[in-house]
Amino acid sequence: MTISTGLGFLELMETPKGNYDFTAFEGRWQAYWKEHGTFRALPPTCGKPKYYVLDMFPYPSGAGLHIGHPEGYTGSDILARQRKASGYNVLHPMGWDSFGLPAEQHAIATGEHPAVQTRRNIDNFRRQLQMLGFAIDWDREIATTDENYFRWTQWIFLKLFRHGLAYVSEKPVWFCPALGTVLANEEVLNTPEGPRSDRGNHPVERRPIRQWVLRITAYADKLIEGLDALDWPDSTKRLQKNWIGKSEGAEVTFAISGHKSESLTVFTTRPDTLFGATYMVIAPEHPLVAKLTSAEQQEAVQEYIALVRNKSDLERTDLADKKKTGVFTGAYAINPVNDTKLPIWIADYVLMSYGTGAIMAVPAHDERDHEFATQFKLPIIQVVGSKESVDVQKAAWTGDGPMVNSGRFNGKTANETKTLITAELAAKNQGKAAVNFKLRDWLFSRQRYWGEPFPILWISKEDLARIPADSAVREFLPKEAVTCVIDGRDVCAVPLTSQQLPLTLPEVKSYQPSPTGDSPLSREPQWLNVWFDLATGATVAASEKQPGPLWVKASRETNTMPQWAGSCWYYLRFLDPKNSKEIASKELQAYWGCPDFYIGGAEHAVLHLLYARFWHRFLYDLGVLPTPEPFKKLFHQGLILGEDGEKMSKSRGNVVNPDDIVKAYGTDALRLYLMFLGPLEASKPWNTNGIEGVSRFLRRTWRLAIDETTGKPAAKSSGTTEPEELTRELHKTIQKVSADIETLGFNTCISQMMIFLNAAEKAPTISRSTLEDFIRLVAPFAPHLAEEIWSRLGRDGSISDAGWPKADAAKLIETTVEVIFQVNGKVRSTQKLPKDTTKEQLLALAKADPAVAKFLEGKTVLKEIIVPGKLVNLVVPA
RNA sequence: GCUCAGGUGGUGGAAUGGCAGACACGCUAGAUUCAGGUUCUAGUGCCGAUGAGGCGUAAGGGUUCAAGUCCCUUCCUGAGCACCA
Repeated sequence: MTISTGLGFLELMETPKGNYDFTAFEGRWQAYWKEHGTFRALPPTCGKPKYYVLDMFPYPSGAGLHIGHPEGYTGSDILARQRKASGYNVLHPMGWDSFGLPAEQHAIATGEHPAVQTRRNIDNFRRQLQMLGFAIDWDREIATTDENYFRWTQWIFLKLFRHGLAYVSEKPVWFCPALGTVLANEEVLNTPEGPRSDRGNHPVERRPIRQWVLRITAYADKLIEGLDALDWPDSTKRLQKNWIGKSEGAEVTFAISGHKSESLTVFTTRPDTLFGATYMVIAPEHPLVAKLTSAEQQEAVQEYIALVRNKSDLERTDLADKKKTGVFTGAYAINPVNDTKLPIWIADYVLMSYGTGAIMAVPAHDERDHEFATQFKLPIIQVVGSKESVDVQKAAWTGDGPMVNSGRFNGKTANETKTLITAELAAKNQGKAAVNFKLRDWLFSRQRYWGEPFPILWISKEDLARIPADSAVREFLPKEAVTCVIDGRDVCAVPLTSQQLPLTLPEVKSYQPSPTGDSPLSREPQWLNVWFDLATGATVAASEKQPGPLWVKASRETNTMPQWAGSCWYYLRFLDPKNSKEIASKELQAYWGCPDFYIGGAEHAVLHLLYARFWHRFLYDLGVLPTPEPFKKLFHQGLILGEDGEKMSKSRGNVVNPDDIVKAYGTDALRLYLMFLGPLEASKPWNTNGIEGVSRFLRRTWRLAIDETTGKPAAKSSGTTEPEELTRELHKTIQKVSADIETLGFNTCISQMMIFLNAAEKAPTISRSTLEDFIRLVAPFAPHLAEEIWSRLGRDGSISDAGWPKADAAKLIETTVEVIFQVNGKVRSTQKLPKDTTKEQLLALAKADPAVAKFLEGKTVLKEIIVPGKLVNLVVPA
């Protein structure tokens, strides 16, 4: 299909073809929209209410658009077009999440600069999206790889750095040898084969590597609280909530028998069960392991720890093997509520990474502890009672009940006891109320080339102390220095200033990451080593002469940011994509705010959607943004599966290419078919046969409006009269389509339009106004067809500005209704009756109906249910 | 294992507790056409005979005048989490 820019618009209008020939006009209307800026968002001064519809922007892969892209984009496009027709100033932008691994891997393979390939892919994506006729404001196109974009990504990072939310850690992190980089917790999947990368499904392992980490845990509470007000799918909210994993309970400190100077602190959500604690468990990595282990247990403990360390990932996550393992340390803790001696065990079912890495075990009321206690024959003491009889020796009782075997707390509820015990412990300084989260800090650096470089340099501690009080470097300098050890030297992080942003990527000789886990940037000494001006933050190459006394030796951070960085805030940039002074002007922020509707896949539920909320909330707290949450309303489109019902993939050979469908059936048919396939949120298989149905609908709509022999408006639909029922059907259709667009029920919108079309074809005449209303309803779904018909009906301008029809309540009223007559709930007859037939009349009519009377013969009517306008149900003995 | 979402014709799917299967695809028959495609008409859940009627929304039970829809139990599918104390 061609975009016919060479032919003049009017020239084609003079020689119209009569039949529905999408190849003749789809490209032409796309060119028209581009030329007239039809879908350009207007400035706030336009006086219209705003509507901001956003799609999750794509990663421009070399493979081009996948059929799943047009699915979600068509959904948002229908919404955007309907809002525009309804008089809104619509912002429907598009951009590119263009940093990322595939471009870098391509660069490694071919030596071509990732930017070159990225540009080519973007051009291809843009071409494909334009071919699909989306109502996008292309003037606002952005790419996360643009310098003018990522300078603000770097700016936000520096803000986080300034406020102590970015730090460096050397703790073990997930490293993926195949990808040559570390991954965030959110990017690692637990599979039966062990932990894998969510990209590419490669094995990952724990390695201690120096990393930048963002303190997302500081926002754990805010990120949970913020969810309540959001109009998001419940499942996604739940996912985030579970991922953050807040639990409330208490920290309890146990003295250790024979170790005066040591104590063991545990986190528990059940301080009420403290009397039921019969042993303690610490994680194999717990720092007290060595100190607590008695001489007799030394060998056994060392053996166990070695065993755990050598356990493969496969064994550790083995689903079938749930057997608990562990070893006794030989030490005892003292229960602070009753001074009982509790043996301290080591077991790998306790994780060092959660809570304090130690637990008090209450086997009577915790399933895991019960399993362990049974295995190692440890005592089980019930402290929570129950109404029904339970045997805690057989299974843990996790329900509620009055306390038993708990001394002074007996008979009290578990909840009361929680509070009382916590208070008692606090008074003795042996405990306090505490909250724990599953959420870990966000691992934010990657050992890659194709990402945003960190605007950070490393200098010595002594040089850091020399930064003048009025130095520009203090713009982003945190109160507490971020330090680490690089190549055996203690160094401190200093930020660039906003004047020096963006910090761009240097050209490199090789894109290959080093096997030691260093980024390709670490091999570019010219870029890496510089003189840094403590007064201004300026840099010059280290090969130059030292420019002045305040210029110190510095080396750049060589990691880059993860792909999530750029996608964390792109929705803000669309408001003001060319602004060089700030992310977006206050005025535009006040007008546009955040997206009114956000559509994208559910696979980002705890990645992009959590990260973006964190950054947004942080910027809100700083006063940079006016709202606390970025996405008020979120919708996930479902997957389009292959014709075989399996996920589309090259290896399965079941991939459907949007280009092919457009060529064969046209853009409108593809759009309509994707929407007609089923509910937008459902995963559903593609079926190329099914496209015939919607293609037929388009051709029939065309023939309803246009005479195929002349190409002029059809005589049948050019008058002013039509049957009353058709008018009613039109208004029903307006009502149904308008309502279902609100819930994105596009499949039922299309069904209703088909119903109308069926009725219109049967009607002897259709008024021009009814036809025009119908075409306006069709327009958001099949915009090219609608524009073409609209112009052939002699209307000027784009139909997208032609208004949205309103359902007339008066025209919807039906004078007669079909009433069903039931006997014992079974339909025996129906009658067309005036809408206002009274209950008494309905009852009499029902009883008189021969089909009903047959079933009443010789029986007494026990009950009469009469719903006026709907049904009569007569109940007789069976 | 836990949590959630589902299970409706040959297929995709419709159904504020009120005629289950709308709307399509496919199929069958007929018309149009030299033919293919297109287009049009009729039919299409199952049993029964083409009738009366009966049965039917994973299975079983319950609530109700009335259940695909609400409640309970079980089975199956999909998604997420996975020793989170």
